[in-house]
Amino acid sequence: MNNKPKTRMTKQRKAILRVLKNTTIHPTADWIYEQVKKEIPNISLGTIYRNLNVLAKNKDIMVLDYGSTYSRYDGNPENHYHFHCKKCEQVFDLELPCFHDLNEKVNEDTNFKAENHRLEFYGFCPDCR
Amino acid sequence: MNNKPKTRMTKQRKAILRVLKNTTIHPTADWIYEQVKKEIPNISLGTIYRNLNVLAKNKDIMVLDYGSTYSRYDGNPENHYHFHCKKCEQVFDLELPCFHDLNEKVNEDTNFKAENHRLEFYGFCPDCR
DNA sequence: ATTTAACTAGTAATTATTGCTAATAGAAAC
DNA sequence: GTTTCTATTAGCAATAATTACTAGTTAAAT
Repeated sequence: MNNKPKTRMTKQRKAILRVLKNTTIHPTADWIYEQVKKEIPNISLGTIYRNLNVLAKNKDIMVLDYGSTYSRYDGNPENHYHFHCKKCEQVFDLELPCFHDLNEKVNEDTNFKAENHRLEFYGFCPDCR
Repeated sequence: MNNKPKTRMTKQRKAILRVLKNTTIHPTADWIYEQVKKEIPNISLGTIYRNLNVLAKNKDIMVLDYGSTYSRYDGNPENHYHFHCKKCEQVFDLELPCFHDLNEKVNEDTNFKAENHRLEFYGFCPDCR
């Protein structure tokens, strides 16, 4: 038997994915909503949320739900690190290779079995430092 | 001039801090509310939130607002890493020294000025692996 | 072309958290 | 100890992000 849900690529889902893939600002659901509305004026905010959840589950995008009352979304599903500026409050992608040895260190030094990790840096961006 | 707000150690604040210092389960505001109510039955949930925010601002505790619709709180204000079990969904403290060189690596390799970082591991705990 | 279930728009509901206000109570000064 | 001052509280209303619901729609398999 095959229980995997058949996800359809609707025009709404396609538009949401395209908007998210074409920005680096790690937008909120509401920002995405405003952008997609330019193309599909009567799209509903619920549709944005539902599709972001589906896309995240399918590993097409990444949810950044760190340290805030709302989530931000990232069109790059590969693990990478972020930098949060304490002044301008923007979130930047860091051009650093992933430290895979962090997982290994945990697995060597503890009884936990680490499969992945999330690392976020806080400080000042080049413009604000 | 001295503008720092004079924080008072009220019995509510003291109780909240004690409850949080005496657990390792990284509880939610609501869990703390239920515990403190045993001692101060008419305490209000707003008081819990306000004090958790004050205590966090004073660096007496730490807020863990990662990947969830609600925040968890940690009575240990020193930077340390957490492990999220994918099965039992508990959050554990890791007995690992802090990797200070991660900040330095960012500062050497990029134009960002990293002051601190947060690192969370995901996988399976000793009981669930 | 027909069929079917995944999906949508619109709206109501939920949930964690914050805001408001009159009353209370730490703690500093007397 | 008493007074004074203002941070804090209880109780409740308000927010804001997100999810749930439902009747109608549509992608895509047959």
